[in-house]
Amino acid sequence: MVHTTALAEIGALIGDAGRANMLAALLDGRALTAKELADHAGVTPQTASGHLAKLTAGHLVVVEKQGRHRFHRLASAEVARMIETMMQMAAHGDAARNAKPIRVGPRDQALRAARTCYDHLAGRLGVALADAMAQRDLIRLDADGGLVTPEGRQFLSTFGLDVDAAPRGKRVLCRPCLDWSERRPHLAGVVGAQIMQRCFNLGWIRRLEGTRAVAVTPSGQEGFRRVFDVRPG
Amino acid sequence: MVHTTALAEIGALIGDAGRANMLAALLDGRALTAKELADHAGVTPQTASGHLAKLTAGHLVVVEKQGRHRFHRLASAEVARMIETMMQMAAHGDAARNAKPIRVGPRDQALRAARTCYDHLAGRLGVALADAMAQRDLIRLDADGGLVTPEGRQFLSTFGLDVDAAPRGKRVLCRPCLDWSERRPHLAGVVGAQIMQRCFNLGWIRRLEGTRAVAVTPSGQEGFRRVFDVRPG
DNA sequence: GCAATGCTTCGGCCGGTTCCGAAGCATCCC
DNA sequence: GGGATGCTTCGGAACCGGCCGAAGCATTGC
Repeated sequence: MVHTTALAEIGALIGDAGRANMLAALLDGRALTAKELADHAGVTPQTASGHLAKLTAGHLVVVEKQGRHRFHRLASAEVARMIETMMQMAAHGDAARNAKPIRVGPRDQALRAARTCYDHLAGRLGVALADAMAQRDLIRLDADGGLVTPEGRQFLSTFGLDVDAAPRGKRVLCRPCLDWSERRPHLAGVVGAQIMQRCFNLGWIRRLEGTRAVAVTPSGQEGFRRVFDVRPG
Repeated sequence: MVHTTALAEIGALIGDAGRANMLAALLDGRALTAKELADHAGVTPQTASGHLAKLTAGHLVVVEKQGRHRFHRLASAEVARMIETMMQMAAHGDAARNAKPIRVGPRDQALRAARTCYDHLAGRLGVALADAMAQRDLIRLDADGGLVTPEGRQFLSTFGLDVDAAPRGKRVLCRPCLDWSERRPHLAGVVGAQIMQRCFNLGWIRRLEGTRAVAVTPSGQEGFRRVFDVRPG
């Protein structure tokens, strides 16, 4: 039974607090340096170096040298999805474990409002967008499958996106991604990625330094309301 | 940051060879006793007891007492999916790690041919069924989303299944589940579960003692060919 | 060349986890 | 009741894995 030991290896890789923090930090798709990841994990660079070597050997992370820096990123979207899946499990487990509401800090508040999830939008904003689009039958999302309706293609086209023209590779066009803070699905897949990119380009949202949280700009407030009938915040 | 530590906890839970073996053994949805799981993990009962206590505390496993036995099963289909996802990662990692083909034993051969995956069929048989149904446009599967076409409902109806009448709860009707041996999707969700159940009822397949592998009976050979145009084996 | 920066490797310490033998409950069977 | 059987708890031994200080390599900048 060669496979089961492999399962334990993957688990052990993620089952360390330091490495888990690093992976979570990489979840938005950016590439970070070893030092940055060391800070995220709360360990010294030499410890982080060891962790990153293991993550790389386990093919969860890939490195890219650039001068004297080494940028680390998740090896694939599949890895990101696996980690998101595990975080959902963790959230469910928490919910069952302690019935009392989870204490949240101000930093969590921003994350809960709107954040990136690898390459698409999550948090209340992401869920609201998915809800609004489903409401108008632009997309249909089931617990873990999704599609874009003809009306949806039309809509996205006027929004400036051509879902069929985009390079897809092996990626799925449209799929739900369960939100660990909202516990409801938001929009992922090629469409989810395109929408987020477009929102950045339009200046509707911008990244908050040092976190995966994003802020909605004034023009975003107006745009989300006008185009998606969504009132962020 | 309460969530990231939770991620590490889940990982650590799976990151022990003994516990990983237990979880893999439970992957077909059956409930097993502590002793059986101890054998699977290759440890003594008292060690297994400790592991199972942790898995239960982590809400990956639930127990059910029945006389002097305690039956353990995966806590939910979500847990099963998470573990399958991780095994896929492990398989991909393996593939990249050593280019040489993986050595397989005779036991693996049976598993690769046809096996249960929690509550649906996997292995070459599962993939072949999914392929055949997609070919005739009875279902449509994308990398991680799926649906049953009207023709599919008709087809399943003549096969003795009413997908809409079945109790669904929050489960998705139809979704792909990437096969770790074939590296191609097979059919999961309510439809996948119904089809497997029907095949058992028709006597087309039967469980092989002590494994998740299933054997195709002679009538199954005939049935799969006639109904699905699939030639197992 | 020299110093500074980013990262890795080495070595030893330390804490947590796993493991099993022995003993203790609980349940079933006769 | 008495004796299996199934499982858990307790205790201590062994082991692994993370962690950091010190030192070493690579790259950049002056």
